[in-house]
Amino acid sequence: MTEVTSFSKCAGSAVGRIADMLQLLQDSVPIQRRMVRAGDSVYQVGQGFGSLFIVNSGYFKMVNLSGEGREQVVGLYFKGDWLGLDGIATSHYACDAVAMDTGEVWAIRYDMLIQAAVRTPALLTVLHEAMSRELTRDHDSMLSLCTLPADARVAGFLRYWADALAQRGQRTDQITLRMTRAEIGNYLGMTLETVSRALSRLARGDVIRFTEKGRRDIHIPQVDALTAFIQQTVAPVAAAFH
Amino acid sequence: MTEVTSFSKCAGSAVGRIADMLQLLQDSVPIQRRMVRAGDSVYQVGQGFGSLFIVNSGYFKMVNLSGEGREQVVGLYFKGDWLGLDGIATSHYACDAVAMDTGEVWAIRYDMLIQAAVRTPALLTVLHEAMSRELTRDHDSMLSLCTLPADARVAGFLRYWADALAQRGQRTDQITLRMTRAEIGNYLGMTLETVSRALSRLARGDVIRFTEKGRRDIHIPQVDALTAFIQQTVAPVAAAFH
DNA sequence: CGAAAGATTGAGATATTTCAACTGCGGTGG
DNA sequence: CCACCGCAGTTGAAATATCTCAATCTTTCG
Repeated sequence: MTEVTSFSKCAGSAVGRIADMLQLLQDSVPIQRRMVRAGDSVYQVGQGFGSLFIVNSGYFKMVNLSGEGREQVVGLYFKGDWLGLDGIATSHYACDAVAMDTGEVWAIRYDMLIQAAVRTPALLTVLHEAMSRELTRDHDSMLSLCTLPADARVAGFLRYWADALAQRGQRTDQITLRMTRAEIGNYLGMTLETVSRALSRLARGDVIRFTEKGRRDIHIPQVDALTAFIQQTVAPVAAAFH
Repeated sequence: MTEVTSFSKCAGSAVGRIADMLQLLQDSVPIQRRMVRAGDSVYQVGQGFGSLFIVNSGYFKMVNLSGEGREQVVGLYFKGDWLGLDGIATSHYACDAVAMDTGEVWAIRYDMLIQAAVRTPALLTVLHEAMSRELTRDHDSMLSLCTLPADARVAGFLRYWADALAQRGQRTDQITLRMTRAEIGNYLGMTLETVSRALSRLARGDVIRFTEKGRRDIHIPQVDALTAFIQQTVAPVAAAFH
């Protein structure tokens, strides 16, 4: 019953994992497809919880609102990611989920998913793995926020985006950010000016390059250079001696 | 099957929720109790995932380690909280879970939990709610980290701790922090000196008071004062006019 | 008691924010 | 068609919150 569909030869890869999951969902639970355009919200804070949403295409952000108007981008979501998990605990969504581009989400009623899981236990596996992965991702975000200087956080952000694309089988040397500097800054806990300066410094150091198309398209010669840059900013200078 | 045990009259409260959950687990899955002392780890990063752990007593922190040695406290856990959820996705724990005091955790094999859930669907509910609550909690942490100045973050931390105790039916006017200034600072993304100064300022403003017992015991006349303090630091001064 | 660890406080250093000016781009309408 | 406006982005310089370094004090514990 957890058998892999015949044509997905690469069940071990992330591409395969995501494809298999989408297939599994299609085969075993009722799905309502929904198109969204940039700026549309999939759900909003306070709204009664009923469904989970799986990203089929497009780019989404999750925004946490404080009572007094502070707002914070707390996550970015790509194909295969789940939205709405924050609503399970209280029966009300705790955030806004907003499309950053045209895309499609699959709405799945939570109660039907649980029902279906009795017959198809693999559904539980994919759900739990999605939640667990998001927890880990959040923890990594906190690690970056608290331990890295601004430039390194921006580098980490680019690496994260590139990795997300790579896991989905897309090219990673040329990425198009779907966010303004202000949104990136909010996500990374810094101002838009600091994001701009950090990107300029990364470009000056030839870790990234701006394409002629616009400042939102970024060429990344090698993703490893981003990783190296991050380590470099943290490493004690004495590390060279041994 | 989701029936409430007879003596827990307060199923709606958090106290009742936690007591009911612990009872449910005891009744429906094999549990291995394990005592821990301050500094013991419940599990460590990289270790093969097999069990989830429910805090029965004590105080725990979750620590995320980066490859290069940066480390970050990413969560605090009290009675009724679940540990190990980060291990589900990859079959390896992604963090260290460390006891900050003597306490007891209940180890539950994940595979047995899933098996038992077929007969006792309420198990799924409590598991999913625990994961969802932690996601929401993480998002709130990010909101604080990114949008609040240091003093307000410390105030938010104290409020969080007081709330956690209140939800568990303990007194909240007098709390004993189980963490050093360095640990608090790490958790809040600031240095230990900044934590110390923030606490001093809160005490000077009479939002909190230090007890004679030591600087780890903090008297909180009214938790609302902490909330007010936070709002105050964020509010635009012009908010008074209307 | 003495040593080690934890906590407080001050003063100077620094990363980031704030404020401000300027550029480029895309759309809209005269 | 081009002028104009608003939005996104870049860059500079001053302001500031927090960090770093250092001295001092307190508590804990063997």
